[in-house]
Amino acid sequence: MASFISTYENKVDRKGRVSVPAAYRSALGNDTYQGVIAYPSLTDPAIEGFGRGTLDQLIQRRFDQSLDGGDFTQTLVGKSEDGLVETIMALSNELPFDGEGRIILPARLVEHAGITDRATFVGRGTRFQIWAPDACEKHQAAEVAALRARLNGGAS
Amino acid sequence: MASFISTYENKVDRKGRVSVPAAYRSALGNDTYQGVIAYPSLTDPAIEGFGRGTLDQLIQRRFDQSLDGGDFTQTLVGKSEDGLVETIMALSNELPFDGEGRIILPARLVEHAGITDRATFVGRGTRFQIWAPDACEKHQAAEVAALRARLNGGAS
DNA sequence: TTGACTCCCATAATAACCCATGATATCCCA
DNA sequence: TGGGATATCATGGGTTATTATGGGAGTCAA
Repeated sequence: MASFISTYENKVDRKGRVSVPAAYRSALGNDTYQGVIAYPSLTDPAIEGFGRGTLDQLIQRRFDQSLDGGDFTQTLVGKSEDGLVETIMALSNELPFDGEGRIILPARLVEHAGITDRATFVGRGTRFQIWAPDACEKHQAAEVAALRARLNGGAS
Repeated sequence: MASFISTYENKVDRKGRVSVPAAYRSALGNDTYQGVIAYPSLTDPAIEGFGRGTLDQLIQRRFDQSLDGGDFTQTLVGKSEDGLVETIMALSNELPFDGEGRIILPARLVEHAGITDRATFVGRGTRFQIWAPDACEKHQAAEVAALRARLNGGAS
């Protein structure tokens, strides 16, 4: 199972290319296809990304229908919804690596995330996100503050 | 399961490397991956650390959704919370050992803990912490004093 | 041609790898 | 039980490999 952790901020050059962090690339190493799958997050101003292998699992699970797809839905947006998988398929892009491990972010995704000349890769375990750096920092700070408050106030 | 005990103070060299105590390394010996996972503590000015195996279990558990992740949340912060895992993923770093069992502490973690040229490793059972030596001493003294007060005032 | 994209090469910074050293701690054998 | 021989450990530094990044040349289609 590919696992994405840590946070990296990389530059988007004038051709629209961004280096995918080496750690993420090696996490994808098992997949035959060299590249990533990306679609606009339904809950955040960010791009969601994962490996081809995960997508295949998702499609297969959906096709089977014999098992409840709840855990995969969970993997994608953290919520369980109907019709979600089809929508994701429609919104998804296949982004191949160039020789140096870079991808080109499609205009639609860039706009959705508000990315200009820098992009922040955020590991989420089984998948990762790509944010505009300033938006990412704010969001992460809020997340941490919420957790900290709960940890301090919760159980005492 | 790896178990970390005792306290060690090691030097941070000019390249930012620190030796992970040999006792901790052998505690991690079971894991195929030679290195540690680290993230900034949400409650202390310190770095939290544990083995790759623990992280994989965490990711797998979350992906499965089959069991309540309470005990793993417990592993990470000592309390149970939701939404915690994804945030931890973003904050975590994979720190591989060099040939001599050292790791490089990322700037973000060093700053959070206020570490300069020395680092104190503190065993916490299933995980460990890395502190700036002076901050660690104060914190530990306070911890001991609080416990002592509670034990004296409470039962006797 | 023009524009968008792929492939290839260059480079500076960084991290990984390799070997060396002094200080402890451990072992072994009389 | 002593005490020298031997491992292990923390630490330092030099060399090589990898990474992120930049740009040019070739390709394909409109």
